Amino acid sequence: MSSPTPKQVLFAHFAAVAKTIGNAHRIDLLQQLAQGEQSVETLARKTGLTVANTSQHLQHLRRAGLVAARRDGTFIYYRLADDAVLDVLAALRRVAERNLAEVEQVVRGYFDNRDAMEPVTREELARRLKTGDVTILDVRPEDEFALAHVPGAINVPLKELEARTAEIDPMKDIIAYCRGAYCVYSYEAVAKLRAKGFRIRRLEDGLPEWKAAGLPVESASKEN
Amino acid sequence: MSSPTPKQVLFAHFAAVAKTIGNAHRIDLLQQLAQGEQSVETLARKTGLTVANTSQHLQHLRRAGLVAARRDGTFIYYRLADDAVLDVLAALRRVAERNLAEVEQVVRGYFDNRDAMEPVTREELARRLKTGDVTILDVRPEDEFALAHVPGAINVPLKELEARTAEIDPMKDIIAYCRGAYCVYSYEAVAKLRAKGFRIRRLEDGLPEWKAAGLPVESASKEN
DNA sequence: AGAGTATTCAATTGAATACTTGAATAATAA
DNA sequence: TTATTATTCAAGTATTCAATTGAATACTCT
Repeated sequence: MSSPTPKQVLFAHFAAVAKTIGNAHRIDLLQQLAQGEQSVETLARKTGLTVANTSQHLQHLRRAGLVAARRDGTFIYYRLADDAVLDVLAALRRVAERNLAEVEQVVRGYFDNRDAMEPVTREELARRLKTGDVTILDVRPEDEFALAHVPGAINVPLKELEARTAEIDPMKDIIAYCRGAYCVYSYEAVAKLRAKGFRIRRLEDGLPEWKAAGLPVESASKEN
Repeated sequence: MSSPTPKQVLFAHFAAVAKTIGNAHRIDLLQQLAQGEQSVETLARKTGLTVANTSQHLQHLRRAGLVAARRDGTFIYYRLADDAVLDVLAALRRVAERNLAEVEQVVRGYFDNRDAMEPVTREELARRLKTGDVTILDVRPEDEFALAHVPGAINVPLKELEARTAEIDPMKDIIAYCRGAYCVYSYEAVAKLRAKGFRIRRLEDGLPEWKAAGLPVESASKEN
């Protein structure tokens, strides 16, 4: 048996990367990291995995070149190694949505029927950012808001929405966003606030897609 | 344990699709199918797998929604279910090339150093197609040429190049192309013909990328 | 109906993967 | 130096995956 050709070597590497993504927990971890870098402990809590298991999955992702890490004291923070990782996930989602009946069904049943919620395009939001005539509501957890958010957004995590509606100007239109596709937070925020008479819609996707489009973001530590 | 959320169900499906791609043989099959639909027997021969094994991998790909099949007499022809499958492969390649040292090394050592071969962009080739001042040389096997090719291309499979150089006008510039990234045929064609004094360069990628860019193709059975 | 061809299926075997658990490691604070 | 916290590693177990082999299936031709 001859030695493998360059093509075979490369396909084996690509297969290894794909196989690494071929685990729902690791996809969840990558989607969490799309919001910004986070520690192992934080990632474990958000995904519901044990710390040991989270760590093992992160090693796997790191060996595959999908994430990178830095140590800060006893904490180790992981981040996406390359924003192009999100392109892989988006491409996978697109193929699955178009070609797997079960996926289409779940998406239609849970997400699309809620699009009586009239998703707002990124372009439209970018335009309204300039005119300042809209409240931008980020319903993600505070730590993710701190990492990065749409400039001028206010942060009311979904869990606190009922308790904090007084903070939201009822005279202005509202656009809510969260982590991205399949994050139910913005759907639920729209439902809750519409029930109280607010004029609210949701952004078509999430913060990572906004950033990938080159649109401006702010974070708690610096402006850009 | 509660029932899975829609997000969890969707991530499980995406993971299953990624896992299906996480095998070098199945990646090879998908790249072969990027050239057009082919029978199990043909795919087995091109990938060096047994027919039974090829068939099993194709079932896996079909269940994942990545390929589709049609029967013609005793032959079953497989094709890509969705051109977006190639987007997944391209995104995987991009991430691997940028983030895995081993991949970068193989690419640099085998492919990029040959880019003293001055790859031609698709746009440039499209322009020169119109002026008709260039020979377009398709060095893929004849059956793939028959499935689809750049209009006006001549087909001299790499294996037959030595024997058929008389068919190539030495007074015209030549642009060679093959299956796509990591297909060595066009690299080798450039090397062989340059050694004989021909003015030849290679297209930056392959026929699938040309098609995906919306550029015209012909096939043996019909024009479009 | 029977033979031939192409393809798929099912069982087996060995390899690979994922989770859990407990131990080990690295950094910090006292 | 010792204790604490965060994280990783290694071993064991259960599950899944891939290739092989032989049988079964589907279609065509005579």
